[in-house]
Amino acid sequence: MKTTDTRLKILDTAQELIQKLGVNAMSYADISTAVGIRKASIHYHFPSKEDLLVSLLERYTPSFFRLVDSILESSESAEIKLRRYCGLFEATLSSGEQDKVCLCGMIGAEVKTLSSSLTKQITHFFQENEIRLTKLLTQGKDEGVFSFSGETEAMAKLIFSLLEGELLIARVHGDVTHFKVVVEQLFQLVKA
Amino acid sequence: MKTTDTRLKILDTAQELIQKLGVNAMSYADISTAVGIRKASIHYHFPSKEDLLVSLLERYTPSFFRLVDSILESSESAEIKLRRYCGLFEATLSSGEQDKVCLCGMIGAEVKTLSSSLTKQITHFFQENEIRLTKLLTQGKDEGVFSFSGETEAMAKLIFSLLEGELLIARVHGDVTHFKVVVEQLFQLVKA
DNA sequence: GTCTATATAGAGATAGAC
DNA sequence: GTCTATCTCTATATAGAC
Repeated sequence: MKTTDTRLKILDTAQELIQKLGVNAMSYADISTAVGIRKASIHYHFPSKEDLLVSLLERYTPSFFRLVDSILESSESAEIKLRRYCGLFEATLSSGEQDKVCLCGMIGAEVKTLSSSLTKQITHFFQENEIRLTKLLTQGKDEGVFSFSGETEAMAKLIFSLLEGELLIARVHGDVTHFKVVVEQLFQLVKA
Repeated sequence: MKTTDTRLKILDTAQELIQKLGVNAMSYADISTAVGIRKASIHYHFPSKEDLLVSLLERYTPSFFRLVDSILESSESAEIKLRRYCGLFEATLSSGEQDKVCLCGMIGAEVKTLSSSLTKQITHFFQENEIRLTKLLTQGKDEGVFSFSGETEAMAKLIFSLLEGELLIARVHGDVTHFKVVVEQLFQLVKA
């Protein structure tokens, strides 16, 4: 098997395990079993767990923003764009076997057990989401489809925190509907 | 030292460690060092980690709702009450040495590594918060100080998810202001 | 109720053969 | 690039003395 294939499988498996269980509950042994490779081989690709986490975020962040930007650059209304943006989060809950949260949300919860360079990567992910949400809300206001009081930047922060929070909460409830209800309520608040 | 004193110290220490680091990063060794007692002595009080977590939630939930209910039962306006409710969450970020999140939010993130009885306790905490927020919002609407479209129950869910999400996010940013900005934006959205 | 001592399992990580 | 073997450390947990 080619290196890149194994490397990819390791990254995919690690990401799924972290999104489900958390950083500190995920182990090289878990990955080893799932990928069908020995622990030592994982260390060949990612000498330390920190290396693995860094690589995970280095592909997750741009990959997530490729999806977000393709939504933003589409020719749809701001409302549809916001719906699709929220859908990216909902998908981690309900796609496939489900029960996952945002990778950065989970790592964010355990941030105090990690290095400062990882903290920077998570911070960056959060900030970039706020920037894009601000852009989206501004477009909606300009179009006349969104209307709300307060600063647009503050509203962007509020929406992002609500999405990250809902992933955690809806998953505990084992109820994707809980997530959908909150997203619908969000639209009640922003719709002109 | 009396049993109850040691037991209390263990619970207090475990709670602080979990709110900072998470369930799976907290160990009996950590508690042992902080309390000044041997690991085996902790097992006398809490045979298993599961026992410790259950006891933690058994005192956290009623203790939190005593605070919430004293706010709800006060004679203040719904707006002040909601501010004080949000303040309970903000306090975990900025009181004392700070950098903690909601105990149930943290355990909720790691819920897939825990027993179903713990999941039930977390679910209960979430639901009871939604119930109280619904009551608070209803009072505000009746008073004429709150006004928003959509269902009151959905709004309560939205507010709770935003608060749990903000605890995580503001802590990663190392910035309590981020939390405050979102809470102010929330008031922009609900104020009549 | 707290201690020492220990059991058992799992973690992350490395050396060196193939 | 993957393996076996092993190291070191830490985890949860128990037995039994004091």
